[in-house]
Amino acid sequence: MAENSGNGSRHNYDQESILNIAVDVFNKHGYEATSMGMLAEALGITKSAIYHHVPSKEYLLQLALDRALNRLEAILDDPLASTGPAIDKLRFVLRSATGVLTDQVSFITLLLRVRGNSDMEREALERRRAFNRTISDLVIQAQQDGAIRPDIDSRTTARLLFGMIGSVVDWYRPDGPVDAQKVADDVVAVAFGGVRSE
Amino acid sequence: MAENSGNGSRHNYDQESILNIAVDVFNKHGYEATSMGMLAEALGITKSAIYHHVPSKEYLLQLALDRALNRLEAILDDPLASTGPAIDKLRFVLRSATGVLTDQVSFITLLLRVRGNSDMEREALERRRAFNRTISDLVIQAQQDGAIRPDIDSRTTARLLFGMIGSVVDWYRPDGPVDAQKVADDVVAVAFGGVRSE
DNA sequence: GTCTATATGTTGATAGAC
DNA sequence: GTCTATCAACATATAGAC
Repeated sequence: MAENSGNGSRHNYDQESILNIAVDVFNKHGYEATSMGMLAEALGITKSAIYHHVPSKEYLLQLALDRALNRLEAILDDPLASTGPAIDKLRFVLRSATGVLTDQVSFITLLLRVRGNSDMEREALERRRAFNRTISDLVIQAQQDGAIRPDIDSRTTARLLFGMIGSVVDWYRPDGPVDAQKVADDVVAVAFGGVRSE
Repeated sequence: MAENSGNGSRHNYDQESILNIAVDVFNKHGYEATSMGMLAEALGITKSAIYHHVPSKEYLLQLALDRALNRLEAILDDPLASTGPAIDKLRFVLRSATGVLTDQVSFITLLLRVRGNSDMEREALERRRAFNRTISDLVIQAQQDGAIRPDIDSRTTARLLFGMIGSVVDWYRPDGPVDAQKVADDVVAVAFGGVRSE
């Protein structure tokens, strides 16, 4: 009742709802290839109306990248990320990262595609690198403990793990046939044990 | 002597040399975010001069995607891609794909980032999907043979494999510290056996 | 909160001189 | 083969009415 003021307007956007649709449109065509006109069309309002809610196109990207990075960084705050053997911490972080990814596909997708075309994008890239560095360190530790295969350079191992997890955004959909829990199980299983049967 | 005609011009571009530099610039900023002005700057000539060699920006993308796809599709022409047990064919194709990737990083990188923003891009995506489908079929076969773990859906397995291999473009550099052969070895080793020590 | 109209810059591409 | 000059289209963003 408080909303819509009794008139016939079909839209009632706020920053949050615009952000969510914007991120989807950005992902569909790529951020740079998405014009404010295309975004307006997806929202069913005009370009000008968007600027009532957000100051700029880049601000939408900023909000999205912040959210994605905050979620990933929160994983490292969990005690399980810094308790016990490195291999267990690594398993926890990989599983959690996959969970964040399936829970926030759109936001993480956008983050993973950032190229560093502005200061803001470069800052996001730096935060992402810092997160990756933490995981790389766990791989190094786990390898020193003898839990990770010694025949492959730890940076290569870490990068292959990032790559496999990150690639999930290319096919996982919340409403798809594969359950998010199962995805996390599968990623950890393949990462640790490979695809061959025992 | 035949070239440069005795004048002081420092450039002698043809379509091939322009393409190679263009692909690098496209990858650095993203295709859409790269303007012909930026490309001209990287080449050290003006925008107009580029159009003497190529008819359009999109034509450069077309050339690049064609080359990437031709190289990948050529893998499937090798007898080893269709001889013997599915698991052996799969190993061969994964290793070869990694080889093509390291041999043609720039071109494959561009291919993997295409979003389908034009008819041309959508055709490239379709060829890429056809290639992936062939590999997925090998995974299905190998799983039926009992060589691939039965607890994970074969499509998921295939996708995780694509993801891991494709992610190599994000860090492999021809002049980097890791040898291309070693990369292919590592990818196959991790894909088949995982990152844990035996 | 959304609209129409518009300001201002940048884009991909062309014309024509040298 | 490269240049200067220029175009039409489209970009992001703003002003002000309702």
